[in-house]
Amino acid sequence: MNPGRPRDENTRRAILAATQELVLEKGYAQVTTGDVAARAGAGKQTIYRWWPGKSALVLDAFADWVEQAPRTTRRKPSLSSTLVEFCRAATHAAPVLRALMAEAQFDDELHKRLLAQLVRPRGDELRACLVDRRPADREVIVNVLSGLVWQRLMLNEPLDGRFVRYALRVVHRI
Amino acid sequence: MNPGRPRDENTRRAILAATQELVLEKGYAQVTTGDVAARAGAGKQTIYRWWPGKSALVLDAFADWVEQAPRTTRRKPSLSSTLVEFCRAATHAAPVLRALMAEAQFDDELHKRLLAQLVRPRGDELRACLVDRRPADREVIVNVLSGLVWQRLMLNEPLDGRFVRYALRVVHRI
DNA sequence: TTGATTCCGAGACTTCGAGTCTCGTATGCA
DNA sequence: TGCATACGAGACTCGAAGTCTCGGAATCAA
Repeated sequence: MNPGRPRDENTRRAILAATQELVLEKGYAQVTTGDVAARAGAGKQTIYRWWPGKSALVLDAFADWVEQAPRTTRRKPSLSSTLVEFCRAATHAAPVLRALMAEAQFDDELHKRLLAQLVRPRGDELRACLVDRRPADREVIVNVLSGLVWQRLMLNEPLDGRFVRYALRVVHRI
Repeated sequence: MNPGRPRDENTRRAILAATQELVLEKGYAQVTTGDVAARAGAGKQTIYRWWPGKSALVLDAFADWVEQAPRTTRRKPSLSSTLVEFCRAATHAAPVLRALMAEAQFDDELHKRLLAQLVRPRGDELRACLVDRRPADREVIVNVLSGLVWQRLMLNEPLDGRFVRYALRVVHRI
């Protein structure tokens, strides 16, 4: 076993929870690592020992949150229902997603992790709904949908039922 | 006439030029207002007197630059050539566009101006290439193309000839 | 039990950039 | 000749990121 005191799992969870709470309460830009440490009853150093900075911390906090989100359990979920669930979750987390994508433009490491932990998995979910399409079409549709969604997010336009119907109509014509 | 010393037009241009140079040299995040003032031979206060902050300054500096970009002069430019020119310019300015869109996620005023000065005009250019399409289709195509382009930008993927061909193939099927 | 090692909370500290304030000076209008 | 406003310069405040240090706690190995 490694010598020394092991990492405190409760503290880790407390920090991630505090991060989630504060970001949802005040918005990404208004949260400082000092705030998080205070809310979590932890020291700032404990945060910087395990995360390279605020952006990585927030990504972890919400990647965690996305993992715990309810999943469709069906073998082959419909594109429609997946897109609805997709937009519902994205709407709820929109400010966080926008902030993370924005930060990622200045931070290569975050950019990589954002792709691997959020962008790609969601693309895979969509892809799984398109097994009856030609493989080339699948990629086109995933690209177009993902482009539409991120554009709506960054332009701060609603990802509501109207958008879902619109997006499905577009897909139907590809 | 308004009383008092008038605004110095040379200083204004020097500040915008210095901003362009520095942002292209060092990247958005590495440029400070102090740098710009020093390069322009101006005082920081002169910057803050005329611009609300760094992001607005950079947008002005490059909106200006975009205005001066070569324009297609044909009455009805082809979608293909417009998209090529579009991607060429976007590739050149990609780091700036990414940074501005990122900043806009934290700054409502910048967000509005970015839409009005960069996003919408480019959408209008595309729309002008689609006069022979049904109006509803026009909007769909503009949305899809714009979504694809911004997604490529934010995901730091190339806007090269391969992308243009891909995008045109998508449009062709709508 | 003891010592080595690593973690912990706490808080002082450094660094850096945004934005403000002030001063002496310059430029235009009436 | 005033008045109003702009200018360059630079000191200044403010806030957040990240570092450093300390006394204390948890774990392992001898």
